[in-house]
Amino acid sequence: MLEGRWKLEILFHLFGGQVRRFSELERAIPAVSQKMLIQQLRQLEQDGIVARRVYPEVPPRVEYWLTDWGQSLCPALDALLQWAERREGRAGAG
Amino acid sequence: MLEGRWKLEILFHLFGGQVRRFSELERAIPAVSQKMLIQQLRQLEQDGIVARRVYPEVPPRVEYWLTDWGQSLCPALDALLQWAERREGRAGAG
DNA sequence: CAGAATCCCATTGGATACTG
DNA sequence: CAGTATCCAATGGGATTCTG
Repeated sequence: MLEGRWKLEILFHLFGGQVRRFSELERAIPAVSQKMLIQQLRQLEQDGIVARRVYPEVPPRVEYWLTDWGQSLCPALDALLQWAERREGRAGAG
Repeated sequence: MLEGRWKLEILFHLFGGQVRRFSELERAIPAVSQKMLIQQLRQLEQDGIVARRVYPEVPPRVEYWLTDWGQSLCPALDALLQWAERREGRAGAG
């Protein structure tokens, strides 16, 4: 469910209740293509992890944020992050 | 680093200091093919997460277990697992 | 038993162009 | 701005065969 090259990175930008527009996420993750950003957002939305709201404006404006359930992922991913960071001290050891 | 369809499942079978032979892992994860099991084990080994020992016997015998660093992943993955389990109570809600 | 080697298909993901 | 559509390359992964 969390597989996909960009999902974790997207989630990190939404933790803490942050609300982000599509273009903000695009800038925040320069390496991702439009297609992939959309695709991964759609999947996260379908899995009930992120929420999406479209404003009927011109120019269009769409916002993304984490659902409560999505927010509840934070501690687990944070633990993963800390584990990954502890790798720095032993990079190349493997 | 943990991507790959079988890595997490492999890790779960090695947590707690369990030592497993190749064939034991194969039986423990019936859906995995030989090729993938080898490949994912090799990657985990290269990343310093699992260790491998070959016994110079006939028939051959190879054992796998988690390195200390690999073991340190347990709390983080456990947190993820608990998050995933809490999904059961809301299946289909998304 | 524990792999290596090969073939093949499905999915992922990137680049580009187009749209309301 | 926030997508959609299309084409293309790379990767992931399964089935099968072979080996010491």
